[in-house]
Amino acid sequence: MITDMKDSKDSLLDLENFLCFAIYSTANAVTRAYQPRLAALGLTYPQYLVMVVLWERENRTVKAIGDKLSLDSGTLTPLLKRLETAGLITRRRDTVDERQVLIALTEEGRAMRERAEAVPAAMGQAFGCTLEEAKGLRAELMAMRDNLIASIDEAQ
Amino acid sequence: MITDMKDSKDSLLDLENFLCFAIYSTANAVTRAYQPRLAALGLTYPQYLVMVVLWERENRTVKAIGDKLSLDSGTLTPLLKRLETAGLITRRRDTVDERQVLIALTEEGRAMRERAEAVPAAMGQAFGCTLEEAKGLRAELMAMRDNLIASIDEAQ
DNA sequence: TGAAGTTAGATTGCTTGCAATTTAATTGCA
DNA sequence: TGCAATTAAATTGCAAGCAATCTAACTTCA
Repeated sequence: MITDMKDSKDSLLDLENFLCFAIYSTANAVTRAYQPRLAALGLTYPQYLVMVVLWERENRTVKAIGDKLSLDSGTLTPLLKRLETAGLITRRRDTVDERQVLIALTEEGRAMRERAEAVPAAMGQAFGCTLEEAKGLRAELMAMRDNLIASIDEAQ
Repeated sequence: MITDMKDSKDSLLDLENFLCFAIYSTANAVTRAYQPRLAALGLTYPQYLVMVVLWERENRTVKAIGDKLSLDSGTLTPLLKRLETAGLITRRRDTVDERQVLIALTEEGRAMRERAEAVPAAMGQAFGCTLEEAKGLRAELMAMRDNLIASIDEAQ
């Protein structure tokens, strides 16, 4: 059958076969899709994730936020400064261990939580999958993420 | 049972439940994991994707590359200029339709393909899943990506 | 104790990614 | 034909991401 010819295109360098591209491109699409709703709160997507982490538990160090989100200080420091400028968080040196900087929410930052709860609810259907599918996919991706990070760490 | 308590943490704003975060964070991990092998070729991850598209078919317009990768000229123009500076591609105005810019491979760019074939092979096991799982996940993600893009387009 | 090693965060420099705008070329249609 | 709408790239400005490096503070342990 002619349709079997497709398999001959099964090259190692075929974008159509790239799991990495599917992840990359879906991530870009996620950011673009969230943008309008987050812009209404004055947040970017990564800023939103930082706020979610802080709504879970306040008074975290930069390091603790970075561990949660797999981001380093090179990314977080300027992002946190922008959230501070926006009046959503405060940054202060830990008096006990002065290497650390503690991030806390302002009243305004705390108050934003309620409005933010509407975001995942509203985005849910944009993904176009059931809650069960989402859960399964989430678990598979997180396992893969951990594998990738482990492979980076192995290589020192 | 105590373990059932976990369900009470099933908040809408719990990072652990975020499919979007799993996608975001896995994409970051993918880029970091590919980095050492691509650096050996002198490429970044997005540059590698552009090269893959060109190895499939040469002489594409910037628009065609952007359609394949879901990237716009704001991202691609400077990236392509860097690939040109690196001696891997050429950029020339289409004489028939002078709005378009045609991207072709140089001999050097064409020659890189062979070395690049080793990359997906080497990365395969870093993902830590079978080829079957990868295929399934890829398909699910691409479907989700298309849904997200459609939801963006719907909103104009 | 005190020197070496480690850790937290900030900084620098570079490359995405994208919204918004601009320029130039082409198309469509009155 | 000829003017309005559309299209392709480029440009501008900003916010990530991250490698590499730096500084200051803490730990370790000889």
